[in-house]
Amino acid sequence: MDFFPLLQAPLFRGLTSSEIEKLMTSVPKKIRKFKAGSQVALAGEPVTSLMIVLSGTVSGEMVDYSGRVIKIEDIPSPGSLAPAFIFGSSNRFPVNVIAVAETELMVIDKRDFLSLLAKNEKILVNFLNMISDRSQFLSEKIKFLNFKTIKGKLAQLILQKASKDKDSLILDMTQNSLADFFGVARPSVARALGEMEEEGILDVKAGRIKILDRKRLAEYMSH
Amino acid sequence: MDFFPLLQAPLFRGLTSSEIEKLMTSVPKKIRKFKAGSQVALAGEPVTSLMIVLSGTVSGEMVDYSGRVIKIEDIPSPGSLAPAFIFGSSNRFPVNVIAVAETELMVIDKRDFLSLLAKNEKILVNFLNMISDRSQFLSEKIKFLNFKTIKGKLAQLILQKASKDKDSLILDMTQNSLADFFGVARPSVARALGEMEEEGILDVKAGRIKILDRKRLAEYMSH
DNA sequence: TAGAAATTGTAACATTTGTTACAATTTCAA
DNA sequence: TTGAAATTGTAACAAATGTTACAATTTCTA
Repeated sequence: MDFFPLLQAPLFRGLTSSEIEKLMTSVPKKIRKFKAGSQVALAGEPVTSLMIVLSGTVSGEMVDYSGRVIKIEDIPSPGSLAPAFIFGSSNRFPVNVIAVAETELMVIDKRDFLSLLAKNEKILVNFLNMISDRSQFLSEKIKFLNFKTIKGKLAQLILQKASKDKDSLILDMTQNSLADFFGVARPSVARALGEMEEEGILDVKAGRIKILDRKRLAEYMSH
Repeated sequence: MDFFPLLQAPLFRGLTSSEIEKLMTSVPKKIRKFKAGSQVALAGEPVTSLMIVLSGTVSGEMVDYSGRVIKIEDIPSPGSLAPAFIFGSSNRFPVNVIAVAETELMVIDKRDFLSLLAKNEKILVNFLNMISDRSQFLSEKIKFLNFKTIKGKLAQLILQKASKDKDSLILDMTQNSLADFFGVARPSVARALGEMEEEGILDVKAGRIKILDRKRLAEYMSH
């Protein structure tokens, strides 16, 4: 089989392709294929193995009781599905997982995976890094949800993206996906953006956002 | 030294005291003592070691943008400090850590800890379980924050607690801590409880809650 | 037990967000 | 290029929550 996608996978960082090949041929594993739109896993279903996205993309989504879908995150190749749920006391998928494109997954049983971790320290460190990063991501997410107002969430998102570049940035999300991401209604996002533009804080043009008043934008995160 | 507190520590679950003693005498470690009220770690400071609370209690606190201090959680003996931040790409304390009482910490350097993990599979699994549990806790928290209405959050909390017992339960939290937990204003909690009582769904008396209409209570989680 | 402190109940009004609906604009594909 | 589909802008009104203030009640403590 082709181990090339694994070279890019976080779990195998720092390993050469021959090392990977040697390790992987000795580990029992399966390949599973999914068509775009098909269900990969249901929330609540047991997680009994490590799954690595070899090609394609899956998406983790939550459904609240009113049927609204809240997208939690996309996992493109070569990421892993729910690595933080293989161990721990619950061992169940926290979200529904959908293939958003034609997708190939490599599946390694938990027991086999454990012996792989014990066998190779690089892989062990990589895995510890992965699930630790996961916690760190969730902590960020919570910080995010705790911003009460939509303008606060927008300010947080915009300042986070802008700090890397300059005062101009591109939000490559539609208002709809923004609304899903925040867990709010779409027209409310439009209104918030419109108002911040009126207030002279932002300049929004065709998905490109320009920060006009950084100070007042940051203030929206405080109250 | 006295290894007794470690017997109770999640990291050493399933090990006998003689196994622990044997392992620990071969691992470089330090004991650090803190007086009540003293700073154990600053938010943003690098996490370079595993720290286990042998005695006493530490508390994680966050400072928001307006300077207000928000207590995140207490870690009593025999818990660990920020185990999910030893590895991962950030490696920095997410919160300020304060000793709330006279406290003793056992400190094991990251490198030494890693060799301990590689040496003993039980400890490895325990640690994987610990940081995975952390992720799972955070996921729960997120699910919770996603309930939009206060009545929905209340319904979720009450039904979660009640399912174990009967239709009667005790919320051992004041309205104030409930409000903090939900991230809402205190009078809003009082109003929501009052309204649900008026609607004949709950009976609230001195902290003891009785569910009168389970069906309509559950409906509040849906919309 | 008496007074202080904390908790709870309640009200009026302001603010934010949701809901629904529709028009304007942009993007995409035949 | 043109029509369909998706995205965005906007408005009116409803619902939920916040804010502030104060009284009533309960719990703690000297």
